Amino acid sequence: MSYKDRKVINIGMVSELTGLSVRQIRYYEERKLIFPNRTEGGTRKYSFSDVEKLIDIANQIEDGMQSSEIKKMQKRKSDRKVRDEMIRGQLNAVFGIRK
Amino acid sequence: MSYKDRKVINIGMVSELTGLSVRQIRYYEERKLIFPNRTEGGTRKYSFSDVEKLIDIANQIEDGMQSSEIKKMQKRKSDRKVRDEMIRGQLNAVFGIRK
DNA sequence: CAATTATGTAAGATTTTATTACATAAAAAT
DNA sequence: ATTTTTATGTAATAAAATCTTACATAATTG
Repeated sequence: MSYKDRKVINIGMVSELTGLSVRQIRYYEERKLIFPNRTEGGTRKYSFSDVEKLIDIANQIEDGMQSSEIKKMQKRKSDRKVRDEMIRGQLNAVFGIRK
Repeated sequence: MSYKDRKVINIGMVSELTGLSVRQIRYYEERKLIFPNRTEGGTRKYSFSDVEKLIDIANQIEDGMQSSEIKKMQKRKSDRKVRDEMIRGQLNAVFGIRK
């Protein structure tokens, strides 16, 4: 896993990096748009990927999109990815296509 | 600047990532081996580069090296880099060598 | 042997984060 | 047109994380 995906950033810094309030960041978690890790003590930890995702979310919100819609879009995107990967995996298994 | 160089990580996480105690991490700063940023409130912020550097330091310490020695080695390394860059810059200015 | 290096630990203050609750404007649903 | 839901702010209080300073000490160096 690359640095981009390591959950090491606190919510205050995420707020600074994204321009969102910590209230908003926690709320988007409540709506299941992001999934920070937690320390033993319960402090949230985010990755740069999370930060990027939050910036996307902020833009979509700004465009008048609702969080339930954003979630659906994320699901569609992720489903697409899974399908692609399955297909690629199958092709690879059957035909030994590289990479 | 890439994610690797963004100073966003707290000392506790750095401790976890490096296996060093927070005491050690602060001490290496005192010896001018690393240079975290600070928040307004005074909390230290480190980058993944800092984490890598600390891991190197930990190895050198383990090999019985002293912090003043480590610092000298870092300086030699950085001097080398500066020299290289100056030479490359001059070559570029004179001959227009690309990249 | 005296000085320095490297680290642990403790105390107390400050900063940062967490949870819960109440408030409310705007948008969506009925 | 109401009622409900969404999205966010703010306040209170508790807990977690960090900061600085100081004292202790073993190991190393001069």
